[in-house]
Amino acid sequence: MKETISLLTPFSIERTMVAVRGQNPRLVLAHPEYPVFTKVIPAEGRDIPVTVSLVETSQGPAAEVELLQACNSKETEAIRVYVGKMLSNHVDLRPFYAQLQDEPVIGSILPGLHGLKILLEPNLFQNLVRTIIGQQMNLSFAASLVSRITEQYGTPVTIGDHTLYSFPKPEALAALEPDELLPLHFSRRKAEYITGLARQVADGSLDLNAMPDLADEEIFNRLLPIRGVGKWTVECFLLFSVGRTDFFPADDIGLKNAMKVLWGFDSQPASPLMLEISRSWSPWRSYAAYYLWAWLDDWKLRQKQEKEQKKPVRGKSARKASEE
DNA sequence: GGCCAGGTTCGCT
DNA sequence: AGCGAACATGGC
Repeated sequence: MKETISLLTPFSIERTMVAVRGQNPRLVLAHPEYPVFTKVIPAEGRDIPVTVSLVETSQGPAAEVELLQACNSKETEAIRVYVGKMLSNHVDLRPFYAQLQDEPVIGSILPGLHGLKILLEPNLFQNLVRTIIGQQMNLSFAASLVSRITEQYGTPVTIGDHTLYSFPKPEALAALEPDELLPLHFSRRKAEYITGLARQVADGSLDLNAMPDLADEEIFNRLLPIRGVGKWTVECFLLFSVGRTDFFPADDIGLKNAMKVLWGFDSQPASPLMLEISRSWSPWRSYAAYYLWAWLDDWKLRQKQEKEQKKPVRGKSARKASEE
């Protein structure tokens, strides 16, 4: 059973996926021509496995969602909503471009990133756990921890000859002693953070579903007291799960670097200055930040390529190249 | 082999 | 309030 969701343009599949691959180096796409990813989506209390393919159709870009289990109409609708949110299909980039294109500095980077959208993780609990796992870890190690905890404690869903797993429910992780995560190569501290968070969600003392209706400041007030949740983690939550479009994480190191290079500052700009500069980008400050991050990644790549071109080929890399 | 990674907490001035 | 160490593992 296939559902098609047409994507609000501008939407660049290529640009959006390049940015996502940067965040998740282990993301393996099942199809070489266009992005396909498999997900188990919670819908109406059931975990439903789907594949999502991003394709260009004659009607424009679209997400083709293949339901790998039979679904009733309510479940199907819940999946459409989830995937739509995942792809930020409720966000129209045109007013963002219209407002920022004439800005002196940031306006110049918009054309090269045209159609870049933020991919969201609509499952709030999953986002928090993943972000906690990702703290101060190299990205590929973090990804392997996520897959271990998913395969161990997620709900298995069998499709033909292979098994997919939903992300573990708060209840499943709440039932664990932190020690039980040590064999999966979690640090004891991180294991405590995750089981502690899961317990608060499972026993109802932390209502994540209420978060999107609260003001940013109130979300900070509720999440920061949780052990293992600091400022950075809440910022990731707001930007990449709740989907706030007007939040500027002015203390982020990547943004500081991007603004240093783009604005030509001698050193990293201080956060108050960054907030001052970003003020006129409201209500699009999240997208402004995301575009600055993406621009910096591109810039770093260009720098690296230039360096390699200048360098004469010799030594280890020459040997490697000739072996191939 | 050592250093450090998109962070957070804890203990010490 | 502000600073530094510890946390576990893998990649360079």
